[in-house]
Amino acid sequence: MDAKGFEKHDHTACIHDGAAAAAAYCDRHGLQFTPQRRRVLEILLEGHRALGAYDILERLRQEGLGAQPPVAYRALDFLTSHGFAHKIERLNAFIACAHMGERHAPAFLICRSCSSVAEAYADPTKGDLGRAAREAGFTIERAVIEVEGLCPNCNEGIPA
Amino acid sequence: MDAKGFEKHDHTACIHDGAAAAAAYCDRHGLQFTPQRRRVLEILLEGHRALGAYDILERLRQEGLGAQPPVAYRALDFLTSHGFAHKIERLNAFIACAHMGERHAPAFLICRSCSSVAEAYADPTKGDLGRAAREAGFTIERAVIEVEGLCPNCNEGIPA
DNA sequence: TTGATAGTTGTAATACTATAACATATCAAG
DNA sequence: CTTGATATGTTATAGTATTACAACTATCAA
Repeated sequence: MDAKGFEKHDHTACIHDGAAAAAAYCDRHGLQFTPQRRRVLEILLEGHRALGAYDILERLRQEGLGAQPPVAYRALDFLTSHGFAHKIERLNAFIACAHMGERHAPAFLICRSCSSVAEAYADPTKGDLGRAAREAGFTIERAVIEVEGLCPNCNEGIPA
Repeated sequence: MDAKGFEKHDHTACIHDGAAAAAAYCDRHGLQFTPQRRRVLEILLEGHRALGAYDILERLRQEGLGAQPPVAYRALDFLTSHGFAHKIERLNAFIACAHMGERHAPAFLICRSCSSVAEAYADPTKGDLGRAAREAGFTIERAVIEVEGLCPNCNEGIPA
């Protein structure tokens, strides 16, 4: 398992590829990847970090794509419900999916110092948590897994 | 590991014991377990489920213990920062700790049908997530682990 | 082509969640 | 008793999210 998000990379490609992957998925599944939705995804991909709904709305407003909160929330609902973006509950913020198209149970590593966020996988039905759920008779359908701490860049010089 | 929260139990005792444990801890550590703080903890213990800050504030208001949001939020800050209560990020709500006094990394099982919440343990530094964090050079300090699904009571008749 | 239907967008209003700021009061230690 | 830290009272405001309804657009069957 890798945790995308902290390394340097070709960011232009990652914006383009992310939007293209979402477009292709929508095409295959008869979903409407409208300009508004595309633009919100691009803004998230550009930002490459967690953005609040109102940060996004501000961008849309500047670009003449909508000025009221529902505009941002609707696009975000669409993106999150189809796995193109995720909500970070701890931050009340949204981030583009780093594993577009792959079926996954995302987990997030949030740096408390620089606010960068990396996305990893973590199957909640495994490990202690999965066992506790089974023992309790609880059926897991969805998981919010968000760890906070220091990312490698903010960690430097601090020995483990 | 058990997941307290879904079973029937002696609820009066659990209110009393919870408050007593918190009182004893405060005593030992020179913390002020004021009437307001005690009452908020009792309300959480009574409710035995996740309550919004404004639900709690409403109760306090009825009892003449304060009417403005900071009253509730301050008490909740105190309770959560000392581990007497936890915030459920997914619900923007608070719940009394089910393992008062024990050092623990809480995880929550949230029923989407009846909204009951059980508390379990889950060490975030173990398993796939811990490994991903180590590989990425990320230092975990705190974890939000909240799974949603169906509790045993709402699960009945639905085979796994 | 037309009409029915579902899905999307525009907009105003409002609800819900949380904190800042500052005055006052109370507690604990010397 | 005084000083410093902690807790409370209160007003105002900031930040996050949804409801409701009208208007528009895409899709598809007749």
